[in-house]
Amino acid sequence: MMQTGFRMREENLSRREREKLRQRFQMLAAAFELFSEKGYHNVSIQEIAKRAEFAIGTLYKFFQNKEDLYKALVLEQSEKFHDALVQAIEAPSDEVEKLRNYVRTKSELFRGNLPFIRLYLAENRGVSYTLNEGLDDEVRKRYYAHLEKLSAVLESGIKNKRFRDIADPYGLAVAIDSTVNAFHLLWMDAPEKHPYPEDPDAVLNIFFKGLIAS
Amino acid sequence: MMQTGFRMREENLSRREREKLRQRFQMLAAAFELFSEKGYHNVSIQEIAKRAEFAIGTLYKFFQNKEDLYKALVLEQSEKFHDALVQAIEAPSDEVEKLRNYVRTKSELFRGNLPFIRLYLAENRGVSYTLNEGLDDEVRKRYYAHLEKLSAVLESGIKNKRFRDIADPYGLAVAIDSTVNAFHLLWMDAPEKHPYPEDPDAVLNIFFKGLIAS
Amino acid sequence: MMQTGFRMREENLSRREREKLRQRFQMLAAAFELFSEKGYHNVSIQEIAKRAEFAIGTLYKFFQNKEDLYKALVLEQSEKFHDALVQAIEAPSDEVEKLRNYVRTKSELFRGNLPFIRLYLAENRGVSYTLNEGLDDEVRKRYYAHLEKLSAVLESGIKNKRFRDIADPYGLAVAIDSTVNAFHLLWMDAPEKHPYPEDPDAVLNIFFKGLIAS
Amino acid sequence: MMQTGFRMREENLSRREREKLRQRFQMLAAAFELFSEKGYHNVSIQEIAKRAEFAIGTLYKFFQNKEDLYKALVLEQSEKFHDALVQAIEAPSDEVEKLRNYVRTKSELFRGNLPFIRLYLAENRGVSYTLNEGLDDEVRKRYYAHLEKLSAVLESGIKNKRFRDIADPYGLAVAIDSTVNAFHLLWMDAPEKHPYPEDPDAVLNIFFKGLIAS
DNA sequence: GATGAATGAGGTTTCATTCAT
DNA sequence: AATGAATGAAACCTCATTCAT
Repeated sequence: MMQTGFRMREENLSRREREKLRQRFQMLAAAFELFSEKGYHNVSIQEIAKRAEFAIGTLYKFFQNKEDLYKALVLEQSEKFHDALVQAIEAPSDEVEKLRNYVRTKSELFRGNLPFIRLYLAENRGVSYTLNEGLDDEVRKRYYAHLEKLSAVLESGIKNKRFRDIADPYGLAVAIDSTVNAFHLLWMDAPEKHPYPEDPDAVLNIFFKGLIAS
Repeated sequence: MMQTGFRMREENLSRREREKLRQRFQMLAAAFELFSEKGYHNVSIQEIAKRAEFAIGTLYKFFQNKEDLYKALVLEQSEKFHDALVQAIEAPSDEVEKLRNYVRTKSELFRGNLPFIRLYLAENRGVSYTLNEGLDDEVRKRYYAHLEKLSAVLESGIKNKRFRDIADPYGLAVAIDSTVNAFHLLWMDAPEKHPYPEDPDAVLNIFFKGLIAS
Repeated sequence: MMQTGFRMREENLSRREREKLRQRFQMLAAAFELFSEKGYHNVSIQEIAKRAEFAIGTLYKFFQNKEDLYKALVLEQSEKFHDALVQAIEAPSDEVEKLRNYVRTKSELFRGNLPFIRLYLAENRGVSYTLNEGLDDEVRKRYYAHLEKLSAVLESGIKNKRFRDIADPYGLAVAIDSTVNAFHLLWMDAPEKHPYPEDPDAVLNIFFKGLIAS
Repeated sequence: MMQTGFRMREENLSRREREKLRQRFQMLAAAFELFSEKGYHNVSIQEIAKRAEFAIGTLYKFFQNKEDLYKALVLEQSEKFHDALVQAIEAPSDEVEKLRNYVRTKSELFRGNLPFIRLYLAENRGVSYTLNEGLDDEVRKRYYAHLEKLSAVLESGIKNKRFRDIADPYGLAVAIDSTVNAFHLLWMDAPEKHPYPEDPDAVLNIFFKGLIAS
């Protein structure tokens, strides 16, 4: 079974609860594999149940319907990502190091969760189509939270005179984040053409020096 | 009927061929409207045929199947975008102006084709799912072409001493392009929070001044 | 195929329309047979389609869903009954003869449509359960219409001095109608115990002479 | 919890047996509520178990299956009705009073058990469908018993010269009974149109005076 | 004895595609 | 060439019933 990256926290639970959690995990993992392979709309509940080795009805005990299952899947992964990124920003004390750590962590998340990234991009970038109704709310909230945090790092750096007095720290945060993403997507699409953006400075240097010759 | 932005080039064609082209256009336009409203998977061929005012069978004379129709649709729009962006880069002579014009044009394309952008993002960001099998090839090729062109502009600017001697012009091109996209996506998602990024300099300034205080 | 009693009026229709009507008829007849045999809830659409020798999808072209099919079926039969009963009341000029004719016609309808009677009683006497939401409205309207007509016959008879001056003609109408029904239901349930109530006077005599010895 | 009207006779039973009876009662009451609210086919065993606050398995200890539960329910109610009606007929000594009391009791039963009446009519009028296979036998037997009792009252009245010498006392019994039912059904269907048939004489008077002017 | 998690057959309905007209 | 009626596989989901604990 492929690396799915789902976490199970099993501490302090009764045997029954642990069992439930393990089942839920099996289902999410099976669904994730299939969705990753074929995309949400090309996977049937039957298939998921069979791969997870549960009866259909059991699956429906855990998730109201296919969409619910999908949302749970994305939400749990997205939470994992979120936590890692928040942690990455907050751990170091130095602003430059915070940025570097953010980029480095994002890089690791990309590399370590390729199937999920593909799945998420495949099904979710859209706004307001059936599937994303309530899902995006949560994911977007987290995205905005990252941007705010990044932005705050920049502002703090400006105040500390670590950074030049830039006009629009939020805009720069957006730029840095989207650039990291873009680098990784290029790598994903055509790894032979675009090297894996391993070194966080490879991205950050773009922003460290201004473009215009003065 | 909503503005769909499909073009018809009818020069040098027989009456019969022109008629065919017009029919094809009707079908694409109808499909586009419906896909935009509801997403690919929530639109039936029946619906498209009815909206286009053709018989289902006629539709199948023009497109092998639903997927084919969708791909044709995206491809034609993408070609329109591509042409506009290439033109935007090539028209001005000055490198800074080329960048500005690229950003400005992309902005106009976003604003003027919101339904399509949403549709495209909703259905296509994914790699290698059924729907995108052959589609992405073409779209990606065009994306890479833009990046190359942008990159060439930067290199030329460096040679002309208009720009500082940056290490990775291709990377900067990626950064600029993805940042423009990110700004527009934020605006699309939450226009009340993120103002429409009208002024091309708003984006470019981020790259015009380096971050680190020296 | 059992006698279903569905009517087709095919005059003045194009070949296509006649064909459609015949198909619809086939479907209703098949559904009717099955519903009669097993009751609404024990018949699947698959079964109906197979018995009618159509594809499921074709069936859904004619009826929105199973319930719709059922309602159409009941409504068409009920209309047939209604027309016959109205005609029965209105044809004779004499009031006593009107009553006799009503009873006689109801008797014929019962005898000639036993499967439908059973089906209708099985599925429809209830008030406001899913199935009857809009159906009862129409059927009840017709039932009330009969009662009114019967009642009017009684009033007219009173005015003509054909009948004694009874206090509550509407109540008597209800009594006569429900008694006819009850006689037939008893016969249906246990024909060996309750003879077929052929002679209209057998019912009417009950009401022709008062009970109390004066 | 709504008034369900289930009775428990607990005399002369061991503690264990009394407990069992109470459990059975709980289950029937819960099932009755739900069936009344939504109809047999729209209620699941799961729902009943939850409402009754028993495990599904426990429920299956008491009733072989869903149908069995339903039949028990109807049978017990029907028995209650039967007993009340028999008692109503037998209590008074005078024949007219017996009739009056019968009508009055039936009226009370209708009014006091509307949900059940609806449920019964909704699911049971049909003959010989799965649901009623063995059920109707019992219910019908009781119905016939009432008719016989009513009929006997009429015959006795004739012998006593309380009633005119009518030809078909059994038919009259059927007529009276079905008319009482019809009055109540009309009231149930459209109370604003048909007043509650409270006064037993309102029904009986119809039969007390003959229709034809002599 | 009581439990309720697990089952999976079977329900209704949709819709891409075909092909006779 | 154009049509659109007909198809039926396959989708999602429910729920009566079983049986290991």
